[in-house]
Amino acid sequence: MDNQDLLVEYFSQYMTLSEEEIQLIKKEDIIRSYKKNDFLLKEGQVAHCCFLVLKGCVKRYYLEDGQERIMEFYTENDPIAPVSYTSKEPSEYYISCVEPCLISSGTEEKTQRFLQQFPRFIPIFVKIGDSLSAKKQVSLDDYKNFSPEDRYQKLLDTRPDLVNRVPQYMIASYLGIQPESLSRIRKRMWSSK
Amino acid sequence: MDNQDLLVEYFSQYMTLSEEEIQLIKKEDIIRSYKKNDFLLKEGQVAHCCFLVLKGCVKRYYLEDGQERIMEFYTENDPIAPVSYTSKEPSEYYISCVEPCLISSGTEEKTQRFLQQFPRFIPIFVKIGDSLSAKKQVSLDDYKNFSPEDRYQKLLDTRPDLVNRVPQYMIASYLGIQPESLSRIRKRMWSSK
DNA sequence: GTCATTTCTTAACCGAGATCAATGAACGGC
DNA sequence: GCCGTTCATTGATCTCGGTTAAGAAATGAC
Repeated sequence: MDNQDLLVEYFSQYMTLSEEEIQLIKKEDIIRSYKKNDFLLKEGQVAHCCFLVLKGCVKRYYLEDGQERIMEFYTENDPIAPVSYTSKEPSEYYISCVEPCLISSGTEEKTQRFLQQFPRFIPIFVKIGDSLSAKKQVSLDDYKNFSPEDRYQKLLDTRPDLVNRVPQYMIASYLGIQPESLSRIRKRMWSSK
Repeated sequence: MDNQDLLVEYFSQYMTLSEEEIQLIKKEDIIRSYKKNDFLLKEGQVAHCCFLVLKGCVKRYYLEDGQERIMEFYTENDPIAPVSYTSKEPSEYYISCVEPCLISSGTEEKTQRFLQQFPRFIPIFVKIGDSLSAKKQVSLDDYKNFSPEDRYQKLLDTRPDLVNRVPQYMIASYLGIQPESLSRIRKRMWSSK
């Protein structure tokens, strides 16, 4: 399977594509492959792209006196619209690859041009926008009301894949605790099972 | 000073009003007075009003097995646009008065009518919208990175008025801790000063 | 004023996460 | 395969907030 097929697959989730459209998407050729630890965006930069993770895993984080504070993970078929992309302000956070990735990126102009040419795709892009706002990010209320152990259990329930592909210390950062604590939590949960 | 003057004062922050406009606002008569503990909105209701606190203090909270979890306080000149107002979904939280209040409320239709008649006020309403989105609400990042003590100190710095007019146990709820803990924190901060 | 209710403080105890330090396991480069 | 680095676990100790319970202080009704 060719990289471009992943993008075709992504669109096929939302609509049935004609052979012509498939060829069209393949021709667009807007997929790049990234190595582990490559950056999509750095602090201080203004994002000029939106992204779609086709394969791999990406983290969004910022630095607090040298320490990574992970805010979100993105995996297969997750769209990424950096705040900096809409605000045009320098980004406050980094976005980088946790694994080798295949990622499709789109500038505003390119997307506009594409949609004008092929309006049949507009509803999809609207849907993507919707799924972005109905994001899976932990809310402040959740964070206030649940203990780190609860939050880890929730993560196991809702995104079991993450725990198996992402280093534990990153999961800990995402949960807002120290790696040692996560290790103990896991031990505790295991022995009380 | 008459209640209606408060609304005139509010608009005067943003623009200079003609005598005619002042009379106009006074005539609108959309200010209600509320007693302590009166509700502006209850869980399950659909909000049909936006609010503007002219005097007093209002809290937004939800119940977690009978316990109040305060999410936000609104005081003089704070606009309140309940999520339920825009989404037209039943509200997930309560809004009620911590003190006796004077509050101006507006329905969508009334506001539209008013703005059509007096387009000079449109920029103000846009500004209010802006100030709503650039809200002072605690973010998840802040919550993750700061201890309850830090958060209390921050509150003292940014909204010293609140601490002096709102019962301590509500401040504690807002900070996400128990009243006893806040009491200890205050003691600790005092003795290390 | 008195009395009841609400609010705040204090104390004792507990448990969970932070921190520091050491060891073990897994991974990547060569 | 070997070696070094990265990552995960474990133990000891500490801090802080939660919990329970009691009492003090402030507030409000009458």
